Amino acid sequence: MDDEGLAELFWGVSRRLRARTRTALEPFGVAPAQARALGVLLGHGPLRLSELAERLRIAPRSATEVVDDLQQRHLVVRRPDPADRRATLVDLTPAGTAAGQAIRDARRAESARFFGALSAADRADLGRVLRQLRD
Amino acid sequence: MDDEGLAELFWGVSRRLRARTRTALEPFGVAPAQARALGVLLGHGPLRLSELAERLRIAPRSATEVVDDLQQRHLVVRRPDPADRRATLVDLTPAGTAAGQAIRDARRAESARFFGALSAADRADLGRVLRQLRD
DNA sequence: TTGATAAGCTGAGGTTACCTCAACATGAGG
DNA sequence: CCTCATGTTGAGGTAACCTCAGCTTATCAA
Repeated sequence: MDDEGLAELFWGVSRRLRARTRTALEPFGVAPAQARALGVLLGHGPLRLSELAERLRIAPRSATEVVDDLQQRHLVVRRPDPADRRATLVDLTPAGTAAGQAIRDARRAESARFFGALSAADRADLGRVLRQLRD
Repeated sequence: MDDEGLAELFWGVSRRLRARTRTALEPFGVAPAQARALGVLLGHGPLRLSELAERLRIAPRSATEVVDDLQQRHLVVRRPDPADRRATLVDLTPAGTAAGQAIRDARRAESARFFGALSAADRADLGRVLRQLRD
């Protein structure tokens, strides 16, 4: 019966981490979904809208909106996919690349601060256990 | 630099746990917010709407909606607080109590299944580390 | 080479779970 | 008993998703 306690504990930590992440991203003026999209594009280069949607685990129609927003902020551009003119490729602008990197760095710093409260051994334990739960 | 890995790992596990919880609650036909409200009422007895809102960490106006919904399903009743007739007390009906208990049990079972994949030692490690992160 | 069928994107409109603000009823203190 | 505070709710808004239908472009079979 301690197991429900684990779930609750987990959600408690989750709330804290989410709050931290939110405030870490606030200065960049992009919504969380947009930040994730920038991260994906940073990691994989230009992507079709549908592929981007898949990686973000959202419907293609929703990716359209995320990209609309990023495009309005001049962080990405749309261009037709030369390989299939039905598709549009989404690519980072220089500003988008810079923003993506800054966001990634901020996220890392925030994560380091958060988990840095633990001892190295505790971090190792946490990683080991979480990996088991993920698979 | 492994710390960002920890955050990502954490979110991955979080996704899995959330999905599990969702399907565990599905048979009861109540939204997550409503299930939480039932849990709070089960734990604390009749509550003013504003207190319920506080415990759910939502705005009082939003609690009104949650309660509206639960009332429509005959799981709670509203009655005026005898101590202050501006306030309304929200209380579980017998059906609401039963639903709340069933949901609590389902949640426990799901949590046990989820964390039961770990060894007892790993569960202990996880609990210890999560407690540190929560505080 | 020409339909028929499929794939990719987006407009229209819906849903969920929140929010703020202002109005209304009741209570409490001077 | 008047004023100010408190508890709830109506009206209306927002963010981040969704589905469905329609358009354009591709692919394939005959």
